[in-house]
Formats: sequence, structure tokens, C-alpha cells
Amino acid sequence: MTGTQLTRRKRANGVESRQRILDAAVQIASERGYDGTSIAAVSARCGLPASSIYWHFRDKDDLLAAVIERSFETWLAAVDLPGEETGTPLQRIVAVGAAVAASLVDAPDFLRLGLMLALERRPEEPRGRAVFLQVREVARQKFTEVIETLLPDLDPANVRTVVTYALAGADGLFLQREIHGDVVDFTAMFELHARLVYEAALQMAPGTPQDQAQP
Amino acid sequence: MTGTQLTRRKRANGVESRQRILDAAVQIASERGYDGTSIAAVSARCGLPASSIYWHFRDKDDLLAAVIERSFETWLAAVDLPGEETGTPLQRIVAVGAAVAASLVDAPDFLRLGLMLALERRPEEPRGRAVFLQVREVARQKFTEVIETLLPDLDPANVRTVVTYALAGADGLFLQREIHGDVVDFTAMFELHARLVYEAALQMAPGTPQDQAQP
DNA sequence: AATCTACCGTAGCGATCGTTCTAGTTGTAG
DNA sequence: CTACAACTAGAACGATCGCTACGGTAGATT
Repeated sequence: MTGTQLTRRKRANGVESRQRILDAAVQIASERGYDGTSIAAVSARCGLPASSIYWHFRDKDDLLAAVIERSFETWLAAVDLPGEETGTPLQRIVAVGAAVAASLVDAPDFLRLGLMLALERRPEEPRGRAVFLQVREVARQKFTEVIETLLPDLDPANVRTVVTYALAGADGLFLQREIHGDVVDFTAMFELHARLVYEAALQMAPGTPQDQAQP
Repeated sequence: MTGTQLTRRKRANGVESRQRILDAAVQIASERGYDGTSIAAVSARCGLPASSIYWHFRDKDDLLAAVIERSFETWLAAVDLPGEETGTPLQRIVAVGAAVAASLVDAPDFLRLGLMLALERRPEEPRGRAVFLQVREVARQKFTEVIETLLPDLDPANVRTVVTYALAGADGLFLQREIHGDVVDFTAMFELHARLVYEAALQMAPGTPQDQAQP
């Protein structure tokens, strides 16, 4: 009686090897970019021969796409957006900003790798870049819904403007931290950003009541 | 009578070849990043053999550093910061934002390449990355002075916060445009950004008189 | 005319690239 | 036991990598 295993896939360390390969690949890709990520370097860092990498992944492009996918899932798990609390809209949007800031500190690989891939514009787009743009669009949609529920008076064009500005600010603050380190407090900058985004949205939709502006 | 040429350096197309090499290199580096920029590809695009590239530049790292340097000078020429006009601080800071926005549309290579290089973190840093970080620091210093003259009541810590937020926003908006194109009006986003930065600074230094907030 | 410097063209070096082939090895199923 | 699937090991492939050696050519200097 085999019992525990439902599927036929057994044999010990297949999944672990896959994770080790991905771990090595995400490190090297973060250091050296797409072209700089050589199979030999990944092989050396994870301790498995190149042929093992090619057993787990079709080719280099497939490997890098898997790296993006996994780092996205890791990041998604790191963001826990605050639920439907009963605070003011300002408090809620600041809470969202804080959650995003914390997730980017805990799991920066996704955005770092994604931005590196997104900045490149090679004739034939790597699959990883497409994956990044796609999941990023999902994130944008999620945030759009947050804005819409928090500020129902905002017309769609203004929503788009606010969301774009909010995401751009998040990208920029993340970049700042990646490049210069914590020259200023990252979480505090995100809180400032959230406040400013909210103020901007308020100015666009004057019908919304303004909560306590001064302490 | 040779006449026109003052210096001894003549022989036709040396400088022009150098420019052609740099033109090709900036294109390919924008498409494929540091490692992706192969000498063979640059050679093919500019029509000069690899040996000519190595006559003009010591090695690949030197070439990429020169690319960053030249694209920085091009960008610098594209920004013409508004002089000491007599408008309100808000008007002046919005004008600065508009000037930066226009320059990034006209000469995006510097920031695009620089960010690509800056995001990578290889064991041995490319010279181009150091060059980028250095001139970027100069730009930050310039903007710090603008803020200090416009808002003399702001204490240094707040100045740093405001400047960091302003630059991060500019980076983020630029990224947005690079990745998604003009999904929303780039110049308008920069104006919004300038306004928000100014409002944030005002809130930090309550002593400053506030100009016309509402039209 | 002779020389020199600036620059281009060809060929090729050793190293590394992505990828594949083939031959193991090892846990599980019949 | 045999059979097979899951995985690893090592060697090697053609292509391309960064880079160099070297000879040629054309304006400037003498």
C-alpha cells in the first residue's frame, strides 16, 4: 500500500532541485540581468549540472519566466492588503501603502527583476517580460478597485490618473531604495506618498468629505 | 595652405566614426542591457569593424561608460531649467517639472540606460554605473538648491525627504512611460507631481506663505 | 619623396555561450 | 527480479563572446 502519494510522481528530490535552480537563477538574474544570467553560472551556484537545469526547464527563456512567476507568487504572499476596516479613506489608503512598502522590503525580487526586464526592448521579447507586464496589470486593476471604492465620486479618467501616479510613485520609491539604499526611511516615504495620492484624488472629486486634515 | 585646421589632428572621419559607434552602442544597450551589448552587434549596426571600436575605446566597459557620459550630456543640453522668473514658488516648481518632463521625452537614453545599469548589482561594478550614479548625484544636488531657495524655511531633513520624493516620482513616471507608453499624458503627470511635491513641502514648513491654492 | 600618424579591414585567438547527447543512478511498481 | 520513470553526471557540439595582432591606406608633416 503506497498510501500517502496520490499521484505517480515520486522519487525524492525533484522539486527541491527545481527550487535550488530557481533560487540560484533569481540571485544571478538580479545581479546581471537577462543576458548576464548564464546557465553555467546558475549551474555553479546551485551545484547541479547544466543538464539538470535543462531537464527541469525547456530553455533559458523558460527558466527566466519561471523565475519571474515564482518571485511574483512570493511577493503576492508577502502583501497582505488590509481588509475592509472601518477607518477613514485616508487611513485605509495609508494602510495599503504601508502593506505594499513592507512587501517590497520583504520580497523585492519580483519588482527588481521585472523592472530590469521591462526596461529592455529587444526585438524578440523574453517570456519573462510578458509575464511581468501581465501580472503587473493585474496589480494595477486591484489598486484601481481600491481607489474606486474609496472615492466613488471620481470619474474614470481621474481614477486612471490617480492610479498611474500611485504606481509610478511606488516604482520610483522602490528604485530609490534599490539604488541608494535606505537613505531615507522607506516606509515613511510610502506613507507620505499615500497621503499625497489621497489629497490629489480629493482635489479631483470635491464632493467627497474630507476627514481630519490637521491633527 | 592648409588654413582652416588649427590643431594637428586631421585625417577625415575619426570623430564621426566615434559618434557612429556611440550611436549604435546606445541603441543596442537600450535594447539589450549591459551584457546583451556585444561588440559584434555594435560593429554590425555602425558598419565599422570591431577593431575600429577597439581603436576608439579601450574595452567594452569603456565604451559603455562613454555611452552613458554622452547620453548624459545630451540630456543636460535638453533640460533648460527656467531662469529666475518672478512667478510664485508653485509656478516655478511646476516650470521645473515641465522642463524635466520635456527633456526626458526628448533625450530618454540617459535615464533609461542609467536605470538599467543601476538596477544590476554585479560583483564588479561597470564604470558606466558609477558614472551614472555620480552625475545623478549632481542632478540631485541641483534640485536640492532649487528647493532650498524656493522654501527657505524647510529644515535639512525635510529638504532631503522632499527631494527624494520628487526624484523618485520623476523616475517612476519615466518608467511608466518607458514601459507602457503614453497611457496618460506624461507632461500632465509631471505637473501633478510638481504640485503635490510643493504641497507636501508647504505642509512641512508652515511658516511659508501659501499662494493661491484654489483658482 | 619620404615619413609619420590616424584609422580601417581581416583573420583569428582562447573562453564561454546555450544546448544536446548519452550513460549512469535510484526510488517505485508490477 | 525486471521494468520503468525521475533525475543526475559529464562530455561535447557549433556559435558567439571580448579582444588582439597585423598589414593596409590615406592625409599631414618634413
